[in-house]
Order: sequence, then structure tokens, then C-alpha cells
Amino acid sequence: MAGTRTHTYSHYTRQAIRLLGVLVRTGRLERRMTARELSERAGISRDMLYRIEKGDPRVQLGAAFEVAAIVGVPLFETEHGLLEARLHAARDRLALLPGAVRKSPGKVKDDF
Amino acid sequence: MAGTRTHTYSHYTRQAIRLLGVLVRTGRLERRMTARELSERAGISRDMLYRIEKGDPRVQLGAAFEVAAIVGVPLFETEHGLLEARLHAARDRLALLPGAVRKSPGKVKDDF
DNA sequence: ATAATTTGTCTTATACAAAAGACATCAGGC
DNA sequence: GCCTGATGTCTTTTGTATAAGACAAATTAT
Repeated sequence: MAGTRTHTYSHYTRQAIRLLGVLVRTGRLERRMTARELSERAGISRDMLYRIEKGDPRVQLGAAFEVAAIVGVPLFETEHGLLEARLHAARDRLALLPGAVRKSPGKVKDDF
Repeated sequence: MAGTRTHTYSHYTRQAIRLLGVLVRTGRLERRMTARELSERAGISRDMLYRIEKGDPRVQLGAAFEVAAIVGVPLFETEHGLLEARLHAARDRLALLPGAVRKSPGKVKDDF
């Protein structure tokens, strides 16, 4: 089935989402945009923007990031031009890692 | 209707989402976790984790942040303990702004 | 090389998120 | 203190994202 969430979100996750919402709202008000304006510009409903600003974890990642970008909340604390460089660097780093994780009989060297 | 997205995402948004995916994958491999392990721990399907790592904008914000938190990708470049402080600070700042935006005849002091 | 596991990717069914709209309340400017 | 527009919040409808499962291709360890 869809969305069968038995797990709850971690405290950290919930706070991060709330922070994103507050930052979006702050950015919007500072730019003196109404909720309707911003939602239209982002291509979402006002209700969804409302939920993003409120910190609802169930909104689409793309929608949340898009409004954040519009009102100037820097994702990954990185401004527009530099994101590309970070992406490349991250990919280079990823390329060094094995493509599959093999659970050898030995140890589950899982984090502590 | 649901999800009627006429708008495309900005380049910045798409890159940010891809970066998140790469960071998650990198974090997972570095910790030697299989996709199944991580998805179970996060309470999502393996398919959804696959899409998060691939950079699909349509995944749930909460799911994406949760796996990121589990594999140690610092959201907002802020470690766990400090997120709370940032949230409070952001709220204080928000409290200083007007509660509603009034479109006075003047100008939309929108971003440059 | 071989065996076994992991990953990439689709498909299907269904629960649920998103849009739209409505309304009350609230806040800002006059 | 009004008026007007903005915001908080529900409800209903409908499209779609999600989980689950399946399979092939890839990858790792032996």
C-alpha cells in the first residue's frame, strides 16, 4: 500500500523540516510576498505552501525546495552557483566507493 | 486535482535534490549499509530509497530527510544538537515580521 | 569462474497527498 | 474603528505516489 508509515520521524528530522518552514515563511515575508503569490510562482497550491511553512513532513521534496529557492533560503547553505561544484565533488567521491554492499559473514561493521 | 504540476523545477532545485541523493548514497555506502537495511530503518520501501538516491523530486520531504539523518548527512549543515538553537533563532526573527503582507499600491520589493 | 547477494527498474493495487474551494478570523492601512 | 485583503484551517474530489513484489543485470567474495 501507499504511505504505510509505521515509523515516526526522528526528532532531528522533524526539527529540520520545521526549520525549513520557518525559513521559507521568513523569506517570504521579508520579500513581502503573499502566500498566494509565492504558491503561484512555485506552481503549487496555497494550501501546500501553508503546509510547507507549517512543517508538514508529507509534502513533496521538490515543492519544498522550490519555494525555498524562490525566497532565497540557501539549500545546503550553498548559493546557486556553487551547488554545481558541490554536486560534482560529491559524485567524484561516490565513484570511489564500491557499487554494492556485501554483508560478509564476518562482521556487521554497522555504526556502533 | 492532486499533483498537477505544470511548472518545472528550477535548475537550482533539481541540483539540490540530486546532491541530497548523492550524499545519502555516499553516506550509506560508507557505512556499509545495504539499500534494504537503510530503507527498513527509515520505515520506507527500498524503491523509495532508490528514488531518493536518484534525485526524484516527488518523494516525501520527511522520508528524504529521515534517511539523510540516518546516514549522517547534516541538514542545513547543522549537526543534531545545534538544530534546535537555529530553530529558535529563526522563530525569534520571524516574530519580528508582520503577520500578513499587504500589497500597498507601492511596489513589490521582490527580490531584485 | 561461480555462487549468492545487491542493485536497477517495472508493474500493479491502493492509500493518500494535492488542488480547489469555502469560510471564519485576523491584520494592516486608511 | 472600518474595510479589505491575507491567513488559518477543513472538506471533497481525484490523480498519483507509495509499498510490494518480481526480474534481470551487476557486483562482490570465494
